[in-house]
Amino acid sequence: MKTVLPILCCGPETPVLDPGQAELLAAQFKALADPARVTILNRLAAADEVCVCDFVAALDLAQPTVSHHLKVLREAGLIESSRRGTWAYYRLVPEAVDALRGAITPR
Amino acid sequence: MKTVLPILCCGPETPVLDPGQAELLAAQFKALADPARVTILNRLAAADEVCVCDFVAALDLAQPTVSHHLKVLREAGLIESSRRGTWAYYRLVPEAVDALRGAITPR
DNA sequence: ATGATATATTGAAATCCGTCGATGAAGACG
DNA sequence: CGTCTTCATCGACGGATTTCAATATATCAT
Repeated sequence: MKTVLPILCCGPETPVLDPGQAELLAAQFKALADPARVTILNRLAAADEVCVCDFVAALDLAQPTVSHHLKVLREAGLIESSRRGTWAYYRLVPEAVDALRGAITPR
Repeated sequence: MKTVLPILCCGPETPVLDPGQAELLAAQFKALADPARVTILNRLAAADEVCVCDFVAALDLAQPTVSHHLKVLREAGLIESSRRGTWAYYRLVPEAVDALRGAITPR
């Protein structure tokens, strides 16, 4: 509801993020909207690879809960896993994290 | 549940984000866990100041809904507002955004 | 095969979130 | 004052999220 009054509130139109991108970025930020998942991602930002058992030991949450959080981050495309023997190791997906950073960087 | 078997899954312990920080960061990421709020923040990252009426025009959401999203971002400390006459203008809080960026930056 | 260990999936309960209509508060203008 | 405009708050509905116990799957060891 933009007014037609002589006094205008806004300057010239600034470019808008397209809805698809906004939705994707929001989904990825939502994946970080939990202390456990922030801890996981932050830990992965400091080590190339971390095994699930390490997260379970560090997070004070039941193992299925940790598994759930890892799945949320994985489905958001922020982390990926590989299984070696009995253990599963997770690492960052750098391009995805870069995109996130870009969306909140002033320009 | 760390095992005592001869085969170890994890290397040496890596530093952990303290729970308080994790909770704060998660709250701030949660503030970005919505397409409308990503759009708002992204728009603020491109212009020094944006007036509420501009967001209402750009977001295709009812005005109370836009106001709600602005409140969420404001209470997370990511943006701040000042009122001039009839209109309210919002801008980024750069330090908060920097902190967010830092939490997901590999080191 | 049998048992033990690591991780994933399922299902269910409590809680939280996005949305909008209705309403309120505050300034601008005549 | 009275009205109009902008923005914020309230209340409610529908839907999504977090958590864990129970269970499943997969791999290793004996």
